Amino acid sequence: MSARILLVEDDPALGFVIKDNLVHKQYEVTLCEDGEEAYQQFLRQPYDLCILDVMLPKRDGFSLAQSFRAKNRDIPILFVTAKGLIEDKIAGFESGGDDYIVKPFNMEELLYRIEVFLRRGTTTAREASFALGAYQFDGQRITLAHGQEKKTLTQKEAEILKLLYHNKHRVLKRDEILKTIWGDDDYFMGRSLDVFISKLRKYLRHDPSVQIVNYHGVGFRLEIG
Amino acid sequence: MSARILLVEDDPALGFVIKDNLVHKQYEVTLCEDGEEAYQQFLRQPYDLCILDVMLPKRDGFSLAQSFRAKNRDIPILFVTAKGLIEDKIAGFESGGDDYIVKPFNMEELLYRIEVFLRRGTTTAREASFALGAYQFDGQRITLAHGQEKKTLTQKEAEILKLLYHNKHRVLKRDEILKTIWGDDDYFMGRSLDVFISKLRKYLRHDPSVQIVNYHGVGFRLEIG
DNA sequence: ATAAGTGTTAACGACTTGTTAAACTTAATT
DNA sequence: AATTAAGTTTAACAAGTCGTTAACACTTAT
Repeated sequence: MSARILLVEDDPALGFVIKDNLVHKQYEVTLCEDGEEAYQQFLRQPYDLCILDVMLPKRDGFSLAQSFRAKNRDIPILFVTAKGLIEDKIAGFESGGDDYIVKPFNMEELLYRIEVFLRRGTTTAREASFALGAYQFDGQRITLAHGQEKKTLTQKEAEILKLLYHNKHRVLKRDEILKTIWGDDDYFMGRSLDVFISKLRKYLRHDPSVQIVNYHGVGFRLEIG
Repeated sequence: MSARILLVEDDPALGFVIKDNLVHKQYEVTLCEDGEEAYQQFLRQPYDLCILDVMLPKRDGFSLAQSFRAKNRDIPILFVTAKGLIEDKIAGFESGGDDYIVKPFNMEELLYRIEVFLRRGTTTAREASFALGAYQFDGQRITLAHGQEKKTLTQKEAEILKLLYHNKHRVLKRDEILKTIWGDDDYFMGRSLDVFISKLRKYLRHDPSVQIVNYHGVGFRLEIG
């Protein structure tokens, strides 16, 4: 399956060239010329990779990236920047998965980076989906679907559900969950966790074969079937 | 400090992909393609985690794991297994700290498990699973199963049962048990212990070959067969 | 026979968890 | 800049669970 790429570049000539090259490589490319348009696009359908020019009309690349991250923490972002821009700033911004490339770059280099990115990417975002009884969890859209009904989860709800799913064969201790999702463990985080468990149970109510079971004084376990 | 991982996978393509992903996550990875080579590696330097394909040339994953365990009781082992292999066999083998993942798995799932594994660290006591006559105790789920019936134990019941099991070759003195489980020893804790012993006996009633025997004035011993 | 040790059950109370709603934070929109 | 909206944390109260204690019966040792 070919990867979907969201390309945001305000210089029409450059944008066209990049898109042309990517399409030639069998990628599905959506080209946007300003930040606003890009954000709307991003919401419309899931992408596997975003290529953002840093200098953009309406919304700059960083602000845009921040919004993307809020919706999908794992989306890989490749910044394109003019030589002048201090690399420090970019380096400071990149959060793990990101990378940047300095203009003028040659197309081969860009294509190489994309490949590296996506090889990693196919194994993360797109395939982070799984079936949960009658439900289908989509890790890219972070949605939980049951028949026609589709609920978009929040980032934290999704993280907790994923954690439970990936440890469905055992009891996850409360402090393990807290350390993993919150990074720390105190009374209120524990209560917060209970609130999220309550919410997830509500979402999963339609299929009784899926249960988040509490082990008193220990933690929780997701039981399917 | 980054964790050292010993990866044993005979399929070169899969091995490469896994290694690539792990390296990208800053882990130090050694990839071996057969059991013999893996064992040599294991002796050469200490590892924080082992990922073993179950089906391997020269030495299978279980045999290998056994050797690893002989050298290092606490090394966490993650088994990778084809879908066909009966999960029972693996579940039976896994001793507390271990885990398994079924092929084909997605990389995110693997990475999740590794993270949780390493975070848990070596400090957490290994919560073993073991057979008790006709019963099977599962330390990951805190359950005691007898045929189809499965009873979920409380934390304290499980702790006491584990303690008895691990000392089944000798009589555990009352004050040993109290010091270990309650951290202290007074009259009421002693009575509480008696209540728990009573409960455990009730749970173990279905197999007369399993007995918690009292040694008057001394303590208890779990006798099997 | 008497005292101490153990077996068992049930009730109480402390603590954990479930749930809803309000308060607070942060980002998006006007 | 101000308002709205979304998401998360805190608060409050209800419900549930488990360990301790008490009570009484029975066993063992002296």
